[in-house]
Formats: sequence, structure tokens, C-alpha cells
Amino acid sequence: MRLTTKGRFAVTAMIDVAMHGANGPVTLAAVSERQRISLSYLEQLFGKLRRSGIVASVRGPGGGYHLARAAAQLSVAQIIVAVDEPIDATQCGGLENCHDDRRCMTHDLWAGLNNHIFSFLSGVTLAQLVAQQEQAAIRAALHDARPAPAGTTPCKVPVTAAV
Amino acid sequence: MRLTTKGRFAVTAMIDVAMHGANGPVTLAAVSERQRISLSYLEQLFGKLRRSGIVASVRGPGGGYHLARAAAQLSVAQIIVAVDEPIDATQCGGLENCHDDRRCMTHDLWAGLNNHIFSFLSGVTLAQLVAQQEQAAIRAALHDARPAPAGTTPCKVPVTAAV
DNA sequence: GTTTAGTTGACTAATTTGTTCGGGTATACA
DNA sequence: TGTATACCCGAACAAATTAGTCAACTAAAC
Repeated sequence: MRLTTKGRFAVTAMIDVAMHGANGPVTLAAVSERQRISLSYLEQLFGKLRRSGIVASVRGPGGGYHLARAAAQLSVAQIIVAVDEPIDATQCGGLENCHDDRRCMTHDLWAGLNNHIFSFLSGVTLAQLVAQQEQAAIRAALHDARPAPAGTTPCKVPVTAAV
Repeated sequence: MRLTTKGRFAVTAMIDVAMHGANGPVTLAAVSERQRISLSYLEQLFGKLRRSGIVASVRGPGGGYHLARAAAQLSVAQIIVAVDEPIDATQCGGLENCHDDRRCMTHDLWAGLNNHIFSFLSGVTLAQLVAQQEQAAIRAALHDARPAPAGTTPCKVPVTAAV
């Protein structure tokens, strides 16, 4: 289980699809514009998401992507695994160059940690993230009750974001 | 909080130091040989670990690295943060190019997930990993009671390792 | 003073990330 | 039947990151 910006893009895009999918399929062009992710990159990501059965596509005009399952049935772990392909398998997967025990120590160790992180992210559903996001939007609307001039909202990134 | 092989190398090396640190400092050369990590790469990683106050160094003959605190006081999160520098801060940290709300949506979202993962990994101590590793070694020793020919132990990587 | 081992920095190859381009194909709609 | 929409696919690419190498230096033990 890797955790890179690639997976974040995928999750972000999936949240966007989940939030805008009420009235039919969501186009990647719309996601691209809203989330500022290059269209082609989205195409690559959604190709994987589709092949993983996480989203389904509708071609032609009025087409786009929609969730293949309910948002409550889709976990962050599934999304990340779909786009952040495994590769590696920790350097000796099926290879025979794994002779000394030490090597295996690393593997077992990380397999364990992987399991922990994976099961944690498996417990976080898209539905939860969407709900969290919608609440945040409501809070923001209430807080900035006065009509703020467009394009001036400061971006408050919690300190921990840099972690 | 990124989660890459770099962090894994660091944690693996730290476990090695923790397990072999009973009789004085552990040299990177020894870690390099046992864990099959390039010496120079370890030097880079331990440079960061030292500057983060996670390990302390002893120079000269008989020198090496030892934990700066008890293994029970060192979390996986600390190690990973030390070597996997933050960079990014999710693309707009202090920058002013964060105008539309959507951008901030991503940030808040990931800050939240970061917090979750971070606090989870903060709860995993080096001492726990060492204990887990020692138990595994004991199990392996009991299981492979017969004297296995050197260099033939198969490397069993759990399926989930590929995740 | 010689050896050990940390310390630093520069430099490199390989991989990953994110993007751009250039073409396809399926479908709704006129 | 045509045309616009939007999914699909692959190649090529710059930038960043990862992992490793090399070389020179400093502190300490013996």
C-alpha cells in the first residue's frame, strides 16, 4: 500500500463524481475543471478505476462516469489500490533471490503494517468523505455569511497537512 | 503523510538498529549488510534521522548509531516523517494560487485523512515492531526445526504484501 | 598516526508523476 | 446519415523522486 499524490488525485476525483452524480453521469471534463486535474491524467486514472469495477462509463453525448456501487460501499483503500498499482511486491515477490532470513523479515514486517493501513483505509468509505465534505461546505457558508468577493477566500490548510 | 519505499527502508533499518543495539552502537555497514540496503543510502537516511533526534551517533572506532530514545517512545510515524520530507504541503501551502473553494476541498479532505493515518502510525512503536519481529523469528525457528540447508528458505510473502 | 566510522555534498540512473498530443470508437440527436 | 459528445487508448515527454555511487572530510579509539 503506497500513499502518493496519485491516489489522492483519484480519491479527490471520485468524491467529485460522487457529489455530482445525482443527475446522470459526470464527465471527466467537468471533474478536470472543478478539481484542476489534467483531463488526460483523469482518463488514465478512470481507466484503471473502471477496470477495477469501481466506476462504470457511459459513452456518447450525455455520457460520463458514475459509481459502480453505492458510495457507502466504496472504500478509499479500493480506490488507491486501483490506481496505485502494486508493482514491487517488496522486491522479491516470486523471485528466487530471497535467500537469507533477513530479507523475509522486512517483508513480513511490511505486510503487517500494510494490513493495518489497508484495513484502516478500507473502513473509510466514499460516502463518509462526501458527507464530511458537505458539512465543511455548510460550515464555510455559515461562517462566511457575508458575500465574500469572489476569488479571495483564503485557503486554510491545517498544519498537519504538511505531514 | 506519504508512504513510500523510502519510509520502509528507514523503518526496516531502525528495527535493525533496535534489535542489534544491545551491545553498543550499530554501524551502518552492518545494517547495510543485514538488510541489503546500500550504505550510502543509509547514510542519507540516518542523516535525516539524526537531525530529527530519532537516533544519535557515535563517531570513531566502535561507533555507530543508537536510538535517541527508548524503542517504546519511537513511533513509525516519526521515522517516516523524518525521512519522507513533507514537500508539497498539498500544492498551495502558503501560496496564493488557491482561489476557488474546490481547491481547498481537496486540502481539508487530505488533511483529515493525513491526520487519521498519522495518528494511527503514531500509535505503532518501534518496540512493538521489534517484539513482533522477534516472535516471528521464534515461530520460524520452531517451525523449521530440521536444519534447513542454507540459502533455500523460501520467501513467503503474504498476498496482502502486494497491496 | 593509523584505522574506524560518521558527515557532507555532488552526481547519476531508473522510476514515477503529471501532462500533452494525436488518434480512435460508441452513442445521442438532428 | 451526419455530427457533436465523450469515452478510450497509446506514445512521448519534462519534472520530480528514488536509489545508489563516489569522493572528500572530521572525530575518536587504539
